[in-house]
Amino acid sequence: MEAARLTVQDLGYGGLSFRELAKAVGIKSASIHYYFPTKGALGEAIMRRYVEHYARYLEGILEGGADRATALRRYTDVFRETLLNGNRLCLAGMLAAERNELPAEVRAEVVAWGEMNERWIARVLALGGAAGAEDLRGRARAIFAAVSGAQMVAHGRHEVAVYDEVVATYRASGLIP
Amino acid sequence: MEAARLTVQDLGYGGLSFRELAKAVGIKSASIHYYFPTKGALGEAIMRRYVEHYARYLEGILEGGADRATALRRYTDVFRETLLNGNRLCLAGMLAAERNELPAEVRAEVVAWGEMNERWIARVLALGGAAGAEDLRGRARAIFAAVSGAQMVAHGRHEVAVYDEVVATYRASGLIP
DNA sequence: CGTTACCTACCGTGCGGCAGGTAGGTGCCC
DNA sequence: GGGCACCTACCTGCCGCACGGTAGGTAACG
Repeated sequence: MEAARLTVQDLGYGGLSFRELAKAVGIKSASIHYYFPTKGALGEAIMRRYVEHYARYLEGILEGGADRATALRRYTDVFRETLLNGNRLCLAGMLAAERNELPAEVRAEVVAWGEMNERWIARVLALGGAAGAEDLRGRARAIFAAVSGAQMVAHGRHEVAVYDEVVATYRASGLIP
Repeated sequence: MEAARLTVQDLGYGGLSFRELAKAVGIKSASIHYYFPTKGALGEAIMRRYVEHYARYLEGILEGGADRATALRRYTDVFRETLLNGNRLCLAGMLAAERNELPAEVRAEVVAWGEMNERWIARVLALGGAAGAEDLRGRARAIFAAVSGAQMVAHGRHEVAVYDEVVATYRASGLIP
């Protein structure tokens, strides 16, 4: 699962093959079909695992009692780390681009990723205190989209510095508190 | 070229094949190799054409005497139209995601797209008047990344409304003037 | 006669997926 | 406790297909 995830983040869903994955983990491709009958099932499992992993990780940040600014800093650092790790894109970001050639079950998980992120960011924004009845969910969605875009642009240039610069500008402009 | 561009925006560089493209335009795949010896050469040509087309289009907006807000509105509308046209992604956005499996010549064109966009946005921001010595280029890059991200997130969900909402939030937060 | 713009026919590679085999373990009945 | 059924976790070997790319041919045109 770990090898498959890294491959998809590197080469996309289309770049993931049973044969190459089998080679990477030292078995034969037919053995992977034993656990995941189709590529769609494999993709769904990879994506679900990813969403659950980060749901736990983000939950941990809040349980650790981080304040709003700190939590959001840790959030943007997650995307930064992914870039540092072999110029990889967020798994869901990669799959979002490939959406039109994805099996339906994988698409659904991509949407679930976005919703999980938005829910979490909205909760973090609410930590800000007496800001009143703003549209937290809409703001959360905008932050999610902006950070995803920053990662993609930096990925396209293969320069983490671009990501850092763009995210800093988001903060300076007030988009990210 | 037009058919190839639409295919890449729909299915990505990996989803573009000589055979399918030939079928779409009513010739044989070997005839495409006559004009573009390799897939990399074809990809480069598609991308270059795309950058030049939009460079002219954006130039036209400024020559038409649009003010800052209007020009940026037209800019975000371009990305919106692409989504409306078969839930397609900006050509360069799609290729940016696939970067790690792209031939070098295509990568270079993706970078050129980003730079062209940033230059244009920076010029538009300068129209704002007496804002002083802000870092226009950095701000332009952030706007470019944010709009690209909005398009990708909306693409992943197949809902233009998501794009509209996110871009509106960018404006409300002050990221986009 | 040379060039242009195509064509047919093929090559090797890699893909997702399937059929069927097998070594080793587990559990249960006589 | 010996035999047998069954399961798990792999395997070999193949299928049909699509891919990028090449060799060489041809009809029309200047």
